[in-house]
Amino acid sequence: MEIKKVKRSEDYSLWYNNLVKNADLAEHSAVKGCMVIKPYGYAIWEKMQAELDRRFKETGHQNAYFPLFVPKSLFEAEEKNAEGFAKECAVVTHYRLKTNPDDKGKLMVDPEAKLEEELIVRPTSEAIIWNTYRDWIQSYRDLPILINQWANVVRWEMRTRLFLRTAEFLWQEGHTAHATKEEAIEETIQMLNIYADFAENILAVPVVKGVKTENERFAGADDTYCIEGLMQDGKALQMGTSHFLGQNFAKAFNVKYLTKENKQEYVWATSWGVSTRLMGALIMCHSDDDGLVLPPKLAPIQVVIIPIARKDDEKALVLDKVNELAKQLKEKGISVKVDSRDNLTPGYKYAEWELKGVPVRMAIGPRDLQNETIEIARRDTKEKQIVSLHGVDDTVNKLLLQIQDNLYAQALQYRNSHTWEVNTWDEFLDAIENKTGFVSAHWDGTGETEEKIKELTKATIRCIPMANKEETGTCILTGKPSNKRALFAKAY
RNA sequence: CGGGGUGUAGCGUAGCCCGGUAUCGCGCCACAUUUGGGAUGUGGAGGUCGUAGGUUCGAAUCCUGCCACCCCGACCA
Repeated sequence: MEIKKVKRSEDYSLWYNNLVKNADLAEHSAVKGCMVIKPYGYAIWEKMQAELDRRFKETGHQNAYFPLFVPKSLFEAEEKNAEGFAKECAVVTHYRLKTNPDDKGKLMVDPEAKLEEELIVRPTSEAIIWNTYRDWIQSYRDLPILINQWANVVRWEMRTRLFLRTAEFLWQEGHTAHATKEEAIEETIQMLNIYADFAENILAVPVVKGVKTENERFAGADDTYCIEGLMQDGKALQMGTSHFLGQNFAKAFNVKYLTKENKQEYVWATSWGVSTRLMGALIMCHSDDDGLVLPPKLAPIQVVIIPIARKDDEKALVLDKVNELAKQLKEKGISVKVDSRDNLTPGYKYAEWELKGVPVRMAIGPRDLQNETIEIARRDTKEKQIVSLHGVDDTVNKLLLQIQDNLYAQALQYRNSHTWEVNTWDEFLDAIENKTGFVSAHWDGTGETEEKIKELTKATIRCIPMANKEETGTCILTGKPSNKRALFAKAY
């Protein structure tokens, strides 16, 4: 594999695209804006799914599946939601093709087969799900409903990028129904916390939890909470959202329940989701000029072992040892790959596994057999050490944990050193334009000011961090009073 | 969707201006020698030149439509 190496410092987007392709994560398909997720990339997504799914189930959620298509009349029921997504919907209008009489061998849409009602390919599933929930909910005893679905959705984006923004993407969407506002808000926050925990402990990406401004809020929500990560190039990435939907969908779809007091009340709702965009976060947070760097908890292959030998008799001995070692590691629950391809040199293999982000590489040759040692290299720091073969499984286990922690620590360190608290417009401009990263600043709370700042600097309010305390200040742009700082950044 | 650019073997490319059936490197296959940081030699396979039309005796090359991708905007998870 001859790789045209582009450094992050030279062209970050090109570096990103090359990495996605070269590390075998995904590629463009014949369909505009849609990607093929390749087995190695999909394996990482599956690990993410497993971690999230476990957390969802631990908090009482169940998986279900709702249709890909939403009849237009249902889609438009919740006005704000419909309006928000209208511009990026794929629409099915016909259900049949036929042979083109003017051009045999070609197909055409059969004009006779026009659907009476258009079907919208879901950009999100609130509509179809709330239409269904109406039939599922009669009494307070039917609540809460705690459902998640793993699905694909389509948003007809003008400009796409592998994993970060594709016309079709994979995600999970949770949709819950509750008897009270308090319970729904509690659910919204709970899921936000689950996302944050997942991001930090599994992806090793530190995130800021916060609330979106009205401008950035999910269409149809009363409040949108989010986790925001900071990428290596100083741009922010929204990594997950959790919405408190109030009674908007319940009212739009007439979903009521009978209280203990025998009163009809509208149901309270939440929805929350993360997508394959997290793959982009993973890449842009940890990887380097040599390729992907995977946190051990998500690496499909945690350890690769490379046997080194010249002669046939040496090969046999080394391979025996390698297989024994692999077995030993697997017993500890470590996923191991033995790279015994004999047409490639060790150097080539090192480079290839580095490109693919395998956290730990072990090399063993005749010299090690004699000394009862093995070479261990870690992907994150590139450090190599020769260690004893005795107890090497424990050594590796510890190393994997260390790498996981180190990746988080590095990312946190980067974020902390790229988060700027500013109090004047000039400081703000300097931070956004030159220093890059998160900028914490006072803002007068109006959509107009937010919009103006976006026009002037391309920076948006990523969120109002939940950790921010009330403090008196003045808006960096208008000078009007403000009681809380917002977090600004240029974003993906 | 607007502006700019690109599309030639799995990948990266030359050829296009000035029309004559495609160049080179990597990879791939076979054999041999190799293997502790991207091996070497010899032989070989692989191409509807993005796609559909047009001009021409003849098109990768000229013209038109379409498709996809990249960069910059607007939109967005």
